[in-house]
Amino acid sequence: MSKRYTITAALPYTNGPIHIGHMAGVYVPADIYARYLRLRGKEVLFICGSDEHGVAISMKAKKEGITPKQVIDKYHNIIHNAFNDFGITFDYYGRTSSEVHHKTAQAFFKTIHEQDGFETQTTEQLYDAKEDQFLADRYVVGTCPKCSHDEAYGDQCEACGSSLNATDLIHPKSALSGETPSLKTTTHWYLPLNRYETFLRSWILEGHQNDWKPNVLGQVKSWLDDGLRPRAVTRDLSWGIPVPVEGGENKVLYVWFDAPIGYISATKEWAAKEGKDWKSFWQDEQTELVHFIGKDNIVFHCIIFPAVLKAMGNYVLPKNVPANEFLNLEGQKLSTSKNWAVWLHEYLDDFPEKQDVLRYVLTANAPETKDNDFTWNDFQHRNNSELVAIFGNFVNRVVVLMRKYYDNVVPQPNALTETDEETLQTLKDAPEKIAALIEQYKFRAASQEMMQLARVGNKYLADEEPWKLNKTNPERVATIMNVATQVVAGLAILSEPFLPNASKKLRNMLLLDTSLGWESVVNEVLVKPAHELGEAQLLFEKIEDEAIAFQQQKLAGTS
RNA sequence: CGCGGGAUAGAGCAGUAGGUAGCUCGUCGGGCUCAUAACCCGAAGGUCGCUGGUUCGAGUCCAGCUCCCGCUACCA
Repeated sequence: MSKRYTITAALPYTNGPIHIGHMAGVYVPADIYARYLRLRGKEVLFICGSDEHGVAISMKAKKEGITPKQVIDKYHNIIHNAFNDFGITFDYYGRTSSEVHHKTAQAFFKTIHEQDGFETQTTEQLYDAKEDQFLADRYVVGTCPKCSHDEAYGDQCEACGSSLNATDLIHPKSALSGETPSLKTTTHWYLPLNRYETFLRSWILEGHQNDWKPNVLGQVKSWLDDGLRPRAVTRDLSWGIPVPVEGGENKVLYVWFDAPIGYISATKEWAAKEGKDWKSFWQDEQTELVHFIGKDNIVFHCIIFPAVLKAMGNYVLPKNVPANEFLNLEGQKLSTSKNWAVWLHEYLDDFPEKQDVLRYVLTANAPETKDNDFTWNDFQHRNNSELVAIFGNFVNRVVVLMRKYYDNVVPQPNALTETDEETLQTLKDAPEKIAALIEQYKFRAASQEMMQLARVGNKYLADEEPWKLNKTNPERVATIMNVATQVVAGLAILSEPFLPNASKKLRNMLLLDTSLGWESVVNEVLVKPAHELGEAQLLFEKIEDEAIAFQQQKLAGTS
């Protein structure tokens, strides 16, 4: 394994709160990975932050009659608090409006500029004189030249499906003001991605053909086969990071140029605070960089940002970019504008202390290979039939029997039967199995492997029936309960990445030594004879139909 | 139009180098009673998106097609 890990989770865009789709695709898997690595004693830096530039934010500000700064402050706080309350363990959560980030992004731009890493192009673009703004393709509406549909967008006609250039539209109108836009020339800096084709092809398609996910490789291949073209990295806008070179007046960096650099800026801010060296996390070959993103972000993290890092020269490239697909909600696409979503901050209000449940459901049903569907019924079932009935119940059975038979003092085991040996072996095999899956970013399977251990525990109890033997064979019962307690202790440790709150509760219940980590499950007797257990409590509770019906009605009311 | 991912029991997913389909949940039947009516065992349930082809044999390879999602639109 590597010396240290830099883990990034896609920067949330601060024009709205975070919903379960974001959590399932990016933040929950990234947090599982980070927690797992920490549990194994690795040096981990888990970075995220708010992405606060771009047209959408200035548009939203204009629409609501407030400043862009007010927009980003509002959502930055909502998002950041929700992540904290949910238990996502970022080491640092930055924001791209910070001074450090502005300077870092500008330094990137200048460095590449000075080594002639950009090209400039002057083009004519549609300009809205009333709003004093150049118009992105999507903000131009007009008549389609192919099918005469009169509400075609500047980039595509949704009636006939043809892709268009904004300048092709007949009778174009600005979606902002309704005015007829004029053509105006403007000059921009372009990152010549075509210069990086060979490098990207060999690095990704050859170097990572066996360890990157098919959806990521496929997307990258598609881009490369199509041929990369220079891509503008500046925009004519006022909200953003000023272009720091001559001719850059009234222009800002393209938000996708600066956003990924935000990972680095955040690292710098964290390092300054902690007295660490940020460079070791970005420029040391011994560092493994992993980007957690959603599928819409593949091109930025696999093509553009690596090209930027390559241009800078001394940065490490990502070891992997485990992009997930999307999560639907009750059969429909999540939509911020239609309010068709489960918002993280609202979930936390409606289901206090139930972070683990959502984490578990989103992991067990994660959209790892294709889009998946989240339904409230499934949420209830996963909680009631898996977390409560299998995991929580197994733990409860053991602690209740331990109290009843041994007054919470772990008994000395006697001779082990074959079944006992097998059960203990299953426990010792579990860390390696789960680890292998996590390291392949198969979190769904990993979480099920963890649950499997609880199933084995339940079966062990059912087969051995200590409640029957207690009167006739107390020596045997001592052994059974000792073994069962080891399994519970193993679960306390192995569940930590998936169910951190339950794991913590369990460790307290068992009064487990805090030094016990992932490897201890393999190498040590987790709970020694004569060890006294702490106070028992339930790990999970059932979710009643009313709570589910309430959520379903909440959604129905918005559609 | 083109490209990428996906399409396997009611639901969610596995199916490695081709050899008469597996797992979890749900359903039905049985067992147990320590446990949050939870747990354990068994059974039913699939023309593996469609149509052709290669092969002794294809979910697994090839061709064509259909549907869903996405693709330098600032929605992971």
